[in-house]
Amino acid sequence: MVYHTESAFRFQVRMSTLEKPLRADARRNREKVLAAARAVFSEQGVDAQMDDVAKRADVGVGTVYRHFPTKDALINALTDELFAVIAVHTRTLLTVEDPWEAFTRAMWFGAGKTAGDRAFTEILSATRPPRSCPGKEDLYVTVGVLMDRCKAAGVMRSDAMIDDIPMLMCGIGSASQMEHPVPDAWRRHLAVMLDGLRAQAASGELHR
Amino acid sequence: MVYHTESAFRFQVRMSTLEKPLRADARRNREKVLAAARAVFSEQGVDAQMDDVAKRADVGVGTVYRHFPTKDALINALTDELFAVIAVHTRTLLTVEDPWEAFTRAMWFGAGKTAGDRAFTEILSATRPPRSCPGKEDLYVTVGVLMDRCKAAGVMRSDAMIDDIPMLMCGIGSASQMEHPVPDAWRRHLAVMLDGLRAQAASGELHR
Amino acid sequence: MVYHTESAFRFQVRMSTLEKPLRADARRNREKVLAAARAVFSEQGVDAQMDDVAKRADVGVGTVYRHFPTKDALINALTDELFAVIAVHTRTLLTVEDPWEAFTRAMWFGAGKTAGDRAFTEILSATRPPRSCPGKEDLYVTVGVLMDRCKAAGVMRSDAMIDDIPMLMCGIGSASQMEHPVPDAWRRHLAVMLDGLRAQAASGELHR
Amino acid sequence: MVYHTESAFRFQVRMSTLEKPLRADARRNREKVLAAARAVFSEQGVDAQMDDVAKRADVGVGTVYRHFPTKDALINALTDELFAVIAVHTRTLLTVEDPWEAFTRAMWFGAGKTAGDRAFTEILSATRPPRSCPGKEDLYVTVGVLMDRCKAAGVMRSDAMIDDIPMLMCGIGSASQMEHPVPDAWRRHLAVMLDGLRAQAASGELHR
DNA sequence: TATGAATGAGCATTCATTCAT
DNA sequence: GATGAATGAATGCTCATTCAT
Repeated sequence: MVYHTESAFRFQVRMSTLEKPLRADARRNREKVLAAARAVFSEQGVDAQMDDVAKRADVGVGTVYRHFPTKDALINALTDELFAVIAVHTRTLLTVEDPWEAFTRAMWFGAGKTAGDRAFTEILSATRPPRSCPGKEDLYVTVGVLMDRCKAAGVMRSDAMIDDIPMLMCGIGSASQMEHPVPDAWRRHLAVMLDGLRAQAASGELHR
Repeated sequence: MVYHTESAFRFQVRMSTLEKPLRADARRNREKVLAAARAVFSEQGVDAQMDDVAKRADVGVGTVYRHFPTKDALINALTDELFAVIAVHTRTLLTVEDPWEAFTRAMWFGAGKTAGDRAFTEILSATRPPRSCPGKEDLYVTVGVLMDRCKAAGVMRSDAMIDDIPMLMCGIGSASQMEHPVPDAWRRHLAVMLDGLRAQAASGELHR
Repeated sequence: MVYHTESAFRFQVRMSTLEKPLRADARRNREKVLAAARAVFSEQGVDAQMDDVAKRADVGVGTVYRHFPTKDALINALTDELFAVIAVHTRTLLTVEDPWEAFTRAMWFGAGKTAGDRAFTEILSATRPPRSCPGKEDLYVTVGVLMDRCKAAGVMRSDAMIDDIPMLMCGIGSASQMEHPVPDAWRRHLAVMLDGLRAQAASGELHR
Repeated sequence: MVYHTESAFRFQVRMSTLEKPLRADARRNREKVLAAARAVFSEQGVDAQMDDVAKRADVGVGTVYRHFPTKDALINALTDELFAVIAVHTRTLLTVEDPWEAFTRAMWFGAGKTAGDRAFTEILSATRPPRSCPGKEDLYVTVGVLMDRCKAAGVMRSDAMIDDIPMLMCGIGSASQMEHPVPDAWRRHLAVMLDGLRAQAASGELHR
């Protein structure tokens, strides 16, 4: 079973990217580049330099460009990947019984990935025209379901919208860059927000 | 008397800035530059160009640099000024009887100033080393008082910290850049947060 | 009269470019840049580097870019200018009585300007999409007239076309780059071609 | 016989290049590369990329470099080969009785090979230092003979020089890149030039 | 003093060539 | 031998800052 599943997964990956499998060394380098880019861009934001990515990956710039034709393409790859990771995890939460627990676990996971990632946060806040990607689409659908369940169970304020979620996440991402006496203070931020989303917290209708 | 008042004012200015009084046209130019910079940086963020500021102010770049020796100095001036404006307004709220109303009015005012100001938001999120300024210091003190009153009255969760406030503000600023079907969606963001800060909303202790 | 004409000319120039007159130093630099670019591109062709142009002009690259927003714009300016110079001179030849003399003098002037200008020659040979410019349009019209007169007088082969002229010029330009024991060998090239264009030289119809 | 001929050919090749005979597949690859290079460089000029050559040849770049150590070496090989082809054909024209016919047939053949070959034309025009090669040497000798015969027969202007011929060819090559309403307009160009080279066309002495 | 032209370090990207697989 | 991934110097262009007019 494991074999079959793995095989199916790799088949999907191959199919979905329509690329021939990379040589072993090339794949290794691609991963090195992605890892370096993840580190560099999440630390320094989208203004980080390609040369720094290359240096961090311990490859020449040319190698970075072989795998990602432009800086934008590289950043998009990182973004799409992060959305995919979050989407996949979130989807597993559909099996959690308690709606509020499922929702909050989704938020904690997403916020954990967002906090501290400057580039991702900058991209979220839409300085650049918003891009779609499979992970993002999927994530929105899943989060929509989780929210609907919460509302149906009467544990989430009914005027909360799906669009509020990325907005709150973006806020957490940015805020996580700030100095704060408590380490990982974004946890406080998220906790306050989740409490504010509970049905019983609502002190009035949200602005429309 | 007018003379006396003016004199006092100018004395203050002199003292606080340690600069000799500017010629009338120079002061006018300084204001033009500041207004232009406010517009340009709040729209385009800190990456906006000095040339654009000059163009918007309808002066040469040289004039911008005469009043503000570096781009950073100009941005700092804008930031300090905005902190001062918020601080002054917040201070007036000390006279509001109801602690929660005073606090929330402070937040609405601050968020209104922050939302839509890309540069201010970017600076809040501490891309650059945090700077102190009189307005900021004052604001923190005042907000601290407002929060203490709320906690004393039992209307604010007791584990909220003063440092949480700029963090939450920063989040609102960033999030306000995002696309959202509801215009001025930052109002929703703030409302959720304020609800989450109420004493009765607390579902547990905030992370320390 | 001279004064009036000059004035009219400068008015036209101002009007046609819709630019405010440059500061004296800026105009000087613009000329320095153009002269340097002329030298560099005519020697090294369109692949010459902007840095070399700047160095030759003894200015920073930024100055080059202030006057010409892209390398292409600079090359186009040089090209347009050269076409204009040739067009203006050619137009004066309309007053020459003898049609063949008028035509050949036009060709000698054009070839003289083309020979040795690598960039102009490269551009003529249409590596890049052909561009129109006032001088070029005007030149084609004038040369058309000169050719028609020659044909009417029976001194030029009647199957010669206006389009043959830039082609022949392009050939002379390229060939002028070659080594040849005779200096300025392009004069030989042109002489042969002009002889070949005479009516009595035609040994048959040109390919269509 | 076939065998013998082949053997002789390979012997010659061996001797002239001082290389050991290539394995069959290696020779096949060498031909594929040459053919691809011919196509790519004649279409795009010497600025074409080695990767494009490899792609066209359906081999890796490494293979291109195995057969030709540098881009220059590859281009030189193409050039030498083309000179050889033209030289061989031209030599056959020594048997043509009529001197003018022999000469013009040589020119039509050479021009046909040159026109449309961007790289060859660019090389002719001596952007790069001129190189000698057996074909070129041989060609010059043969063309010299053809010209002398023409002059002796009084059908070619006596001031024409051997060096004029590559110059004229280069011109035709460059001009053949231009847009022209008549397809293959280089034929017009060559016809004019040949007419201009006839003895009776000469209107004066060529520049020395 | 105001102006805006000049400066040049900095950055994304390309491509001939090398070399590990 | 073949492959194509890796390299990194080179190049067009930007923009904060300076300085001549």
